[in-house]
Amino acid sequence: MTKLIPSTRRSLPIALIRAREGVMSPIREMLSETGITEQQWRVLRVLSEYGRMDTKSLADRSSLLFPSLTRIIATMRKKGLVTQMRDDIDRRRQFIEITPDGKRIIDERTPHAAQIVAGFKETLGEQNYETLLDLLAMLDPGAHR
Amino acid sequence: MTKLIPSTRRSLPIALIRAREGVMSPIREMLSETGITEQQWRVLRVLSEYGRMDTKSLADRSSLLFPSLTRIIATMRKKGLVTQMRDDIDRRRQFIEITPDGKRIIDERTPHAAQIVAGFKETLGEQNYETLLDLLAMLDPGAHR
DNA sequence: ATCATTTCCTTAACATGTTAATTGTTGCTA
DNA sequence: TAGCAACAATTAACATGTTAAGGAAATGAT
Repeated sequence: MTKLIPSTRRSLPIALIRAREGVMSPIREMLSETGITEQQWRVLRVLSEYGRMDTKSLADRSSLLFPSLTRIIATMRKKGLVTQMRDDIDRRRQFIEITPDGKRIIDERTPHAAQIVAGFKETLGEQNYETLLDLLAMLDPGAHR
Repeated sequence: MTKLIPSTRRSLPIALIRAREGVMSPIREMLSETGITEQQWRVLRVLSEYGRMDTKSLADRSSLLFPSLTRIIATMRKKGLVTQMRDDIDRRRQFIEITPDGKRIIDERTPHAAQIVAGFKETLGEQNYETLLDLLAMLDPGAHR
């Protein structure tokens, strides 16, 4: 018997898009007050958590492609949220660092963000929430890094 | 005690992005042979499954925003994948229908797509796969429609 | 019938996603 | 050391995501 593609009502890619939309909607709403985008928020989060780092690590940890990151960094530099400096030894490389202004956005909005996340945890239940993260990790080819 | 935002390593939004990337990567690779995008594939899937429909239903079912859909439909019309016609009664509305050329793409690639999906089902296990879809649906505010 | 409102769709403007081509550096090696 | 492969980052080109504004047609109230 031929194996049919699942109905769009039960499609994994579409389910992932919709879940992401459901999760990001309140976060985007929160971020609109700060004037930064969801991707810029991710960059700030990573830099805040790990400190100064090279672009490659930043791209990996914030799940952004290089061309996107190039533009985002340029925007964020203009806004004074990050600084950029070349590596003196290997001048192809550069390092990105969060500024006090950038850190301030993270610090001010983290409580609200945490509250939103807590809401989803409550919606799903603690156990389901952890299960979901585990299952999602299984779909990420780079999860075991 | 202050509730801290989770590490970016255990962030739900980032996990959703990465899982989506993991799932879409082989699908995009498959689609590159057809010259259509992932979103255009979704539109064709929906039209193929449900037949001719108005733009609003199409947007809902393919999880696309109206401005995106407007552009995508224009592109797909130029490619001869869909046709567009106004509603004679309510002339604000229009209906979109898949063409034989569009249908051919779906028919030719569905076996490959099904194979990719089956791979993920196998990776997760049938039970986990269903659990994942259920959990993702819980994060979709429009899931109970 | 008229006007404000609502609905459907399109445009506009900006940011990001995606792939491919390009530039500038470093390293290797013949 | 000249030349080439490999690497880091950028740029280009096109498509989509997202929010806001605009235009055309239908609806409802007066």
